[in-house]
Amino acid sequence: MPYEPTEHHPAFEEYSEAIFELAEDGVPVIQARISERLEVSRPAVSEMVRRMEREDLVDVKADGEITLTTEGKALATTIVRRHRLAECFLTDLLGLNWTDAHSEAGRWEHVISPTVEAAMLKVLGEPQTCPHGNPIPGSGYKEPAGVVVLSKIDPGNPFTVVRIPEELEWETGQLEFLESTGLMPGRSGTVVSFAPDGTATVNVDDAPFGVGGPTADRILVTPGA
Amino acid sequence: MPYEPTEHHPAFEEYSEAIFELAEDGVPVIQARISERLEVSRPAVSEMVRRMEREDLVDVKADGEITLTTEGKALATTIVRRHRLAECFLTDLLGLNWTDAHSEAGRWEHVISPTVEAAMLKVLGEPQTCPHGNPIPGSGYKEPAGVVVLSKIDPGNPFTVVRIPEELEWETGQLEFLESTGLMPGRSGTVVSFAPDGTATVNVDDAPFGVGGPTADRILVTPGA
DNA sequence: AATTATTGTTAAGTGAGCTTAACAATTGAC
DNA sequence: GTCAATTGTTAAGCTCACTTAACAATAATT
Repeated sequence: MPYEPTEHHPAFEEYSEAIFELAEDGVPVIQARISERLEVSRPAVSEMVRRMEREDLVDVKADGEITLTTEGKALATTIVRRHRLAECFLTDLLGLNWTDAHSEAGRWEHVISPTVEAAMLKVLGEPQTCPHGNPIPGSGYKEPAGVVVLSKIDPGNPFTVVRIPEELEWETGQLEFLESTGLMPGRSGTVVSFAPDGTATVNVDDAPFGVGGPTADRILVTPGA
Repeated sequence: MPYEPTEHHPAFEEYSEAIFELAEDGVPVIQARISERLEVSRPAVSEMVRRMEREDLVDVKADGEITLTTEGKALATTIVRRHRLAECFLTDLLGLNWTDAHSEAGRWEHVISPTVEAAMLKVLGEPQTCPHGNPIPGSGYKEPAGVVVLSKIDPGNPFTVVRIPEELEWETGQLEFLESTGLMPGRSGTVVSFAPDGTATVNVDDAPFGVGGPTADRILVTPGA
């Protein structure tokens, strides 16, 4: 088969996606963060940002903050949408676990066409979030009221998981851990206690386990079961 | 997401696949044919063949004939299998037409993992051929007895389509044409006549239409309805 | 046999995206 | 206020896969 590249360079897709997700996670969008998330050198990012600026995909503010242009945002949301849609597809229809689905979707996002995207949406019944609770751009998802990070729940109180931010999906072993403990969107649990270093002890499915401080600071939940 | 390349360079995958399919179609496997099928220059093929030889994916005979080594064949059948499986998936489960499925699968073949492959196989009920009738390597497909090319059917006689070889999928507009006329695996028709230049007139679904000589020389059928 | 077509190769060069090394500018900690 | 860390950039260089131009060798045609 002839090699059919996507409309945009795959690298542009990857960088746009990273920029979008960093912003979504509340991380300051500067070159150093992109370098870390994509695991490429800072000079590589420097060059790519310059190229993306030239191609009108991003703007760079005086303080170094990087923002997506309208065109860049369009590209980013397309890739993010395909990624999250693929995750739904892979878990719900093909029965993959979170970890496999996540890494698989990282490749699928670059080969899914509008036609397939539409077909997937239909087959899946128009999902509004990925399996980890992150919104599918364009789905009309509205975040429920009262969302807070897990570490803000008072000991003894119940919570319901809303969302595992993209940033965490990134950490090796994190998705396996969360899936194995049942700390997944829609599931409920109780906060047992907090250690001085911020580590939380929570109870899900009658099984207590510890959740590291930084992780508890990122997982989004609503109070109540 | 970090860019995760497949085990082998995508180019090696593409070349191995091309070599496999040329052989499958009975086309002599020489550099010039690969160059045509992949639409790349002959020097590019020359270089890639040298590299693949160095990596023990192919052997080049004295007369220039290129054959896949055990390792090369393993890679090729993997890609071909994923391609054809993806085609099944895209047509049967996502409702794509032949043309879209074919071009889509040309990209999917490079991103499908063993896990997804297994899941697809299961969901699809272990198909043995792609929608165009080409065998899925490893599926245990056995070609039915008495297969001949369409042009060997005597005028007035019925036939049943078995297979549209990969070579034809390649020609622009061919898949659209075949799908629109219903000349698809499993469907039956009758040969009406042959023109002096080899063009066949066939009748499928009570609609007669012409099929070019070279095409009729490649479509595989069994005699009878 | 002479001409033409087909095929493979060499050489030189391109672009994308990456690397390391080195350096300047900024920011933060104490 | 100084020292250290963080950040961005420049420069040089790499690999992969491709291109065109030019040429030699083989195969087909007339």
